[in-house]
Amino acid sequence: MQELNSKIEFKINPSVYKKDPLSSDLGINIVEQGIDQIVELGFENFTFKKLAQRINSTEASVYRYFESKHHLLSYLTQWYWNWLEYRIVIGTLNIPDPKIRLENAIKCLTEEIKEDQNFSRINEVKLHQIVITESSKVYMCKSVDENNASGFYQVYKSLVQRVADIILEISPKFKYPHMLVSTIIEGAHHQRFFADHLPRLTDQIENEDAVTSFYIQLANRQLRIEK
Amino acid sequence: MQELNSKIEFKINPSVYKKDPLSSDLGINIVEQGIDQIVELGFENFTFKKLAQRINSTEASVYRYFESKHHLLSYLTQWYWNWLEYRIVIGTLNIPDPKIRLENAIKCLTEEIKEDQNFSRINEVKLHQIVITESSKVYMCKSVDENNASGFYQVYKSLVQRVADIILEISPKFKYPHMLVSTIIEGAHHQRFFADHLPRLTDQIENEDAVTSFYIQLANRQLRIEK
DNA sequence: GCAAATATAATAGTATTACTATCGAAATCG
DNA sequence: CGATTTCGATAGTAATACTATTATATTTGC
Repeated sequence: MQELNSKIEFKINPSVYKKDPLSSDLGINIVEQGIDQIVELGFENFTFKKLAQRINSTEASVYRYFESKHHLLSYLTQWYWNWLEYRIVIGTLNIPDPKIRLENAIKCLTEEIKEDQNFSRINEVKLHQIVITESSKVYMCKSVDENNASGFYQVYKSLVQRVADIILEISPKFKYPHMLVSTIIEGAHHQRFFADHLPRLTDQIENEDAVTSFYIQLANRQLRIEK
Repeated sequence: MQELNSKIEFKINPSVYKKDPLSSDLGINIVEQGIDQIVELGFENFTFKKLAQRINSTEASVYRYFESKHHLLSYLTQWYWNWLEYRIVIGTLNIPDPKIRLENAIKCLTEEIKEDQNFSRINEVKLHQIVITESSKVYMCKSVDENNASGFYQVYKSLVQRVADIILEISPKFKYPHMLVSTIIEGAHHQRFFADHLPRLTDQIENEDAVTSFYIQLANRQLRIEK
């Protein structure tokens, strides 16, 4: 398994980067330390100058890999979506019952990330934190349409489509499969954020991962799956 | 009605502004033209300098009203939440059946805003656009906790609580009333945005307001209300 | 109706951000 | 071993996000 994992490299849309960060130590450093620093400072306060200082390099060198911090954030978000889709594929393989496949997929979409999956050099726990707080800034911006044309959101779309397909397998007549999936994905991010910062906007239940169980119940009741 | 409306002024938490913008023509201009310009440029590209130029004033004068553009956005968002709550109160008055009250509330939370309600000098259609695209930036930021302590999100919380109370009236044992409400509010924003920019992440249906009908159905099925 | 208080325009200035350009040394690749 | 790529170093620009000061209007209080 270790071996299998180490061979995996996600295809990130080349238009997010100027130079493939996985092609050099510096690039890997930019991504790795970038994640750490975005978590520490928040995306608004994060700059390439600060990152360059942290990795003992120069601003100009960082700019050789990414056009802007927005592009770096897009890169990270795409990595995350790829990773999610990969986990969903793995988690639904060889399971004949689509209801169980859906439940597993929703778990992937909503569950808290556990420490150190040793999957790659990317720290998935921190990346998940970034995605929760910052990922909507990747599309809620003036450049959406342009970025969309460049393919920035392809992985996200394919992820949504994949889960929507499971829903349609269960309920072919369900009218809103994509809405349901994107509501769950974005909703889970919001609920995790609210739990940490604005608890009155969510519900926390002891000894339960309320976010995951809420969205599983939500999907089941939408599709009238009784438990 | 005209008369009644013109008397209404929402209480905005004073810590969002340095000087009450409703206390002067300049302040009103800042808010009104600010809305227009944020819609035109997007929040990231919007600056106080540009706003000052548009209203033939100076950057320094704008700063006398708001500490930063983030504060202006918070002000606008609070205004929107107040307005939403007001509409929900009106829309649920004197209706004994909580199921109908909930449906009306969800309509307020999710429906597209119609042209020119003539409610105030604020352009609600444009404000709604801003809220859809930018409002999450008001809390998805490093200063959440500080802003929360200052009361920036009180109206949002009371709005969520108000609708959650209707839910609990219908289903007192329902475990996730706040999650359901905030999922609907945030979800509706996302779905409207996706419909405009990333349609594969949502579902659009001819001659139907898919967003509203999806979330009404969602709530009903969550609470096992049959139609 | 005038003094006092307040509001604003005008100007100036700072630190930081978000980049771009150039150059030479070092590493690597063929 | 020579060519190319990579990177660090330095420099510079335009814009952003503010703060401070002063002089002139305007309002208000008496």
